[in-house]
Amino acid sequence: MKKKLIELLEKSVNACLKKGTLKEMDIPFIEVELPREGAHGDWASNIAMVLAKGQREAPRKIAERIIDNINDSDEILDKIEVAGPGFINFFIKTSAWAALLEEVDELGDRYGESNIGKGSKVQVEFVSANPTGPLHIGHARGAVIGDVIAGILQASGFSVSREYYINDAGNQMNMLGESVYYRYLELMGEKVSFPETCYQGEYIAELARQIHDSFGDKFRSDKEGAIPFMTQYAAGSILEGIKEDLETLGVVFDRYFSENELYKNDDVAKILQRLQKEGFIYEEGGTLWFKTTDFGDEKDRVVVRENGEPTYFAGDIAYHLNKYARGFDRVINVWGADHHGYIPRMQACIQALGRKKEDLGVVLVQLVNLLRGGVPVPMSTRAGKFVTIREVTDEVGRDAARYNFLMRRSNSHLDFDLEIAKAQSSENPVYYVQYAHARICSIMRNAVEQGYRIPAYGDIRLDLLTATEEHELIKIIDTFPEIVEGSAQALEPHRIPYYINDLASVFHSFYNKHKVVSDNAELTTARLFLIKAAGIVIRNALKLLGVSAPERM
RNA sequence: GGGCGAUUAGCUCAGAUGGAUAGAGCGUUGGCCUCCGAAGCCAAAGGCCCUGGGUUCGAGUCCCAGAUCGCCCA
Repeated sequence: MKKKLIELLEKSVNACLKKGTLKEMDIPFIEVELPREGAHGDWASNIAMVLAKGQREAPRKIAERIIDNINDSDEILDKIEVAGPGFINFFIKTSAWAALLEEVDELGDRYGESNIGKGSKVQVEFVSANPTGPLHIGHARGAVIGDVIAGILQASGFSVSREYYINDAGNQMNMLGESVYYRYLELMGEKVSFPETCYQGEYIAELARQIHDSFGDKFRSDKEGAIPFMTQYAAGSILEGIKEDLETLGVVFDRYFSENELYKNDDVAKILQRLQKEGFIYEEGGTLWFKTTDFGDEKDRVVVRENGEPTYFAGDIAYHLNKYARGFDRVINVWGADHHGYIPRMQACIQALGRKKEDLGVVLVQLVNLLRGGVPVPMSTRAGKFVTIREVTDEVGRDAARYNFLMRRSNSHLDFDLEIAKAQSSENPVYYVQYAHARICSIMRNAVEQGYRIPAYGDIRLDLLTATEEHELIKIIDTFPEIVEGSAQALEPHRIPYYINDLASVFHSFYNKHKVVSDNAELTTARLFLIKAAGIVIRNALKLLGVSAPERM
């Protein structure tokens, strides 16, 4: 509906320009929005006020002229008026609203999809935690946000790939192998002083036990041979665990990309040579520097250390080159907010590779404060004491976990209270929307029992839906596709939970005011059609979030 | 010391590209099941949108300065 109104306004403004009743100027983006006050119409536009400055004329006069030139050929408008300082208020005919419901029913589970992506290839890279230990609660938020961003982009017509980058080439992997080795020695009764820099978690000892069970004391006196083996064993095993945990959360990747591959193929060395030849890399004091300052970074960055060892950043350069080489038009990285300092250098990097700044999108995810009944749950990664994804999912369930992670803007801190997340009560927002869906299903079951058929689009007296609450419900159902589009463009998944919450609220109000199933058969059919559409939208929206829409609860 | 983000109701937070009387959930107070699911609804109370300047018809939103908190970098 919004798009139709914008189109009407555009045509009218163009007509005015042609007639000369408006002066030639750049026409700004025309905005139409839902006014808070019902008296201000169903939709309103401020276009006359925006034009006023350039036209050097009173907004109300401009608005009058725009209205005079509107050609409502589809007859969707009941009334248009100029109000306040120069708003144009639209009042929509009931018949036009009802037509929107038919669209929802016709599209079914595809309602809300769009093609703003036009099939362009996007990669969303997220989680990407080193396989040195199980994922904890902080990773879970990034996992869900990345997954849902990918899903929203898919629904918006992008061709999306979900990828997990495994930083398995650095020193911390050796440290992992060493950690397991020391625990292994301990198993055989050797007294070792376990270094503080090693990984402390209980899972390390468990891995050592597994190795001891399978291989006995084979590695006891062969530290040289043991560490590479144990590194690989541990990383493989931990990664398997990570995959399982992500799956319980409903997160599945298209690809796990190993940093090691980049070194095996010499990609890192090759790209560094290329950039050096192109003048982006210079040597100073035995180390190689990337001139990221050329692209606005605050200082240049080291890519190869004095000892010849490439930095993480070097690997990241090669990795991003690799991404674009695979044909992705745009690459989106979901990072912990503590990585925000990396953004300028990565943007510099992709520009040196010949891409535009916009081809890299970064979504920062802030910390999660884990609480239990309002009290912070103590955590320390160093001591290996933390709450894992698995523990959280097992305790509160996938739906509640995902919904709670998605409810806040990703760039703001999140308090995650285990007690609230698992409470089956009104405190827990996920139940509010699921309840609305279950209620709709329940009403429809009830209607069927009383001999009604669930109506499909076509011959339904939708003109009977004239109550304010029905009006409001149709209106909010109608905005769903715009919400998804906006969410995709801004990479802001939290807009969806907010939307569903609003929709559920409008539905509940409608429910409490009006009886769906009554002895008026035509009205009952029309209302069944309305709540059916509402159910479709709740289901589609929850599906975007990876949250179930139960029929009973 | 430099940079990034935050600051909106008692609490947790929404308010994209500036618009009409600033919203939601929780909490508080008071109502609503003889009736399709009360995990719901309705009503009320609750605000210096951190402070001070600026931009303009119009600022929670944009600009500048400062305060407080969090993080990154040396």
